[in-house]
Amino acid sequence: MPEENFKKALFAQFARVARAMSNGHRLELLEFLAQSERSVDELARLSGLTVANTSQHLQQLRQAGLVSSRKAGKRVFYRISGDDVSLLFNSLREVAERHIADVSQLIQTYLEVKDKLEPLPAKELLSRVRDGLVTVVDVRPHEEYATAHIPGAISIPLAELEQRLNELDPDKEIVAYCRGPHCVLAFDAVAMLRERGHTASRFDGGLPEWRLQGHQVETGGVG
Amino acid sequence: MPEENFKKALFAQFARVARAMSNGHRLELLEFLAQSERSVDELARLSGLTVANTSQHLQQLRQAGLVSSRKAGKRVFYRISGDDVSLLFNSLREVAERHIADVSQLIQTYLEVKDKLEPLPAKELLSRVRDGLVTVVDVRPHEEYATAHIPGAISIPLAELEQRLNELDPDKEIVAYCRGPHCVLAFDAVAMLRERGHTASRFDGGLPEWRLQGHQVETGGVG
DNA sequence: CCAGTATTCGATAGATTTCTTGAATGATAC
DNA sequence: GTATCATTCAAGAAATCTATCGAATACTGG
Repeated sequence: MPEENFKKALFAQFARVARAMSNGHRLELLEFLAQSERSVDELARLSGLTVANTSQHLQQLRQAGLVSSRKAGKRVFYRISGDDVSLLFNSLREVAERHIADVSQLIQTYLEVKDKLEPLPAKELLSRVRDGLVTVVDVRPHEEYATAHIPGAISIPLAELEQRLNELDPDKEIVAYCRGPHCVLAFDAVAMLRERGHTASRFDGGLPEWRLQGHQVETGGVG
Repeated sequence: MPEENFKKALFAQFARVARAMSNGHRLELLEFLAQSERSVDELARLSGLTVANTSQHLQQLRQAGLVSSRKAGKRVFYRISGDDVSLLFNSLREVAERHIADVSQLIQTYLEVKDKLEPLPAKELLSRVRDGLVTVVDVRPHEEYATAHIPGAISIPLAELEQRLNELDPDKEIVAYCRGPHCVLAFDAVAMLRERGHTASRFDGGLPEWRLQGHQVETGGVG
């Protein structure tokens, strides 16, 4: 029965990919990589893991075909190996959200409570940007903004937001975004902006989602 | 830093779902369940696992929210817990295919060589069925056909195909399908039909894919 | 070539999975 | 009530995974 063996072998390979995603740290690394290419030490800093540990996890991701790497000078840069990986990640996120009680509860507790605000779909955001009706604020750290951001967005990391409120037009609607649907930075930003009397809402997604929908991204600068 | 904890907790939950899919046997069970609801002993027979072992795997799938169960008489029937699970499975399959060399090679060796034939997309199949141009053959076992099949398809399991060739109109195109994109039954069927002079092709997917695209299914009978 | 830095490798201990076996639970049929 | 069948639970051995450490490798700049 070569058919049986073929099927088993195939599914074992699929399982390898799933196994690579079966660890919270690796998923976190994957989310960072979905934002942009990064070196091992950056990733280690971002995730709070040791460098050696980060390296090992990255290698597992690479063996599963989820990320690829490139050597430049003394660093190795990792990146997500395709849009289909982002799609897989989102698919996983969606299933988890819908079917696991713990997840919905976590989200309820930490996010939706803060977020009376309905999130904004990408299309809507795009049209408001085109009409010049909104100020788009990227609340991620400056480095992440520099590698890629939504066109026209300005960079104000959450930590700086309070001091830089004067830069924002109080009569214009503000839309904040960060890394993805569950990134808390944007939630906090919106909460604070509303307290200060601004009209603020949250873009329901991050750069990976923006890109997946076929929209352009902008790079460089500390706009 | 409640944000950090929230994120870790969330990703740990996502990881749980991935972990449930990180075993070949569980993926196989999941594929069977994507076809239709089944009892534990059926699944054990289909997968070749012991009943106890099957039960354990099913429980892991249930804890991850991928399947649900229902008790009827002395049996427990399991089913996939939503279309999003099929989507996740397909997403996983796609990433594995695209990025892992071993997988492409496996597929190349066992499937594509047999399949000079281009597979048929669902839309195309549907229109040919409407025009009455094709005979659609379901080559899965009778029981699987009985629980759900593509409307208008007739049931001829691969094992019976050779003896029942006379039932097929030699002037009509034949389209064979089985469980999904990598199910070998349909490949073998098409290969045999072509040898015998029929015009045959393969539908590129199984019932789960058919359903995901919003098409109707038919149940019962041994058409 | 050498010092310094970034990354990977190898080995280890401790935790988790997988599979098997045998017994326990729950529902049906006589 | 008892026998029977489907499923689940429980416990143990073998295999695998995770995190950590120190050492090895590869590159840059001087």
